[in-house]
Amino acid sequence: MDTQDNKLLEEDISLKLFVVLSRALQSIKKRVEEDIKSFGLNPTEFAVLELLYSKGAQPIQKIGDKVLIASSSITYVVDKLEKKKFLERKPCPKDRRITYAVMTTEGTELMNEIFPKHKHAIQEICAGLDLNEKKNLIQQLKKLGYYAQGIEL
Amino acid sequence: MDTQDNKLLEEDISLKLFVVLSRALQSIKKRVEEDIKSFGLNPTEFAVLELLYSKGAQPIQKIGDKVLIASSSITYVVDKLEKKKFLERKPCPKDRRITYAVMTTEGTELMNEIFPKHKHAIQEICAGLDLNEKKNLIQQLKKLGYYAQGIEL
DNA sequence: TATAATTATCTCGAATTCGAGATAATGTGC
DNA sequence: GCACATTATCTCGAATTCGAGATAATTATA
Repeated sequence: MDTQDNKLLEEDISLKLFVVLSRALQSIKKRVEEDIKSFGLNPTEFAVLELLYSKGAQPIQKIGDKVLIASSSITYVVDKLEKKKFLERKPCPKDRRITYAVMTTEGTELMNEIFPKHKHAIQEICAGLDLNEKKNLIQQLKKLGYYAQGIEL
Repeated sequence: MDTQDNKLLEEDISLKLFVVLSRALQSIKKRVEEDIKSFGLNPTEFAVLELLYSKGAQPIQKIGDKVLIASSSITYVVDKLEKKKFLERKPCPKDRRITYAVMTTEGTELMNEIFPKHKHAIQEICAGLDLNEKKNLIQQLKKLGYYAQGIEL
């Protein structure tokens, strides 16, 4: 049956897509994480600093929403960054359940130094595609990702 | 300076690509892992079983190469799968350093049952793109991934 | 207002992964 | 055949993440 065969074939292609996607990201991540590690941070710590750097102070809970980690993990990461003096906890005066994570001067100085390097490293890692190919890839990945999340475009 | 500006722009696009790629895979993985968890396995366990299922018995060390995990982690995963009776360790008679991981009948039966379901689940998760879009995406991701790994095409 | 539901953060223990190093077997160069 | 490097597996402890549940504050409801 032709329709059957096509369905089976398409399942194989989808599986392949999943595998290739996983491996491509793994290769990139490996190099990005080496880069981040050279700054003395792990990927989650970097992601939290990046968020505060670009969006300003955030309630701890919001950090988890954006960086996509569990609340218990945020506590752990924020603890570590606080010990390293890159951020501070500041209670919200209006809502005493809320604690803000606020970058310190040291944190901002660190990001001023490493964020451009980080962007440049990613640029070099992704240089296998030209600008238009990247733009197209972004479009297709968004379509794929939104659909997987259950959001139709 | 125009060249400068373009470089900065392209760095932003590359960063965006990295973010979109990470998020797309995260959305897909989340659903794939739910699927796998419903079979009572975690992603690494499933990957090991999938390897043995498609490629037959493997020296434990080879498993780590293919599934891309550290040797100490393989020991851990193989221990767990052995306890669950999905595979056995068999010493190699020719080289006494080597231990093979061999699927048991239970393991094969499990994979006979769940692997088609798994493929079908991925097919549904990836249905945001049509067949040609998937094929193109695979090509582009391979190019990106190989380059990131330092392999020119 | 008292009660219940929700929200934000944290604590705790378990699962998973890693890296460094131990152990044992094999291969290599002299 | 012996010393040395290499290879395969495992042990151990540390790092990271999660989920369940505790605590406390706020909001909604009767």
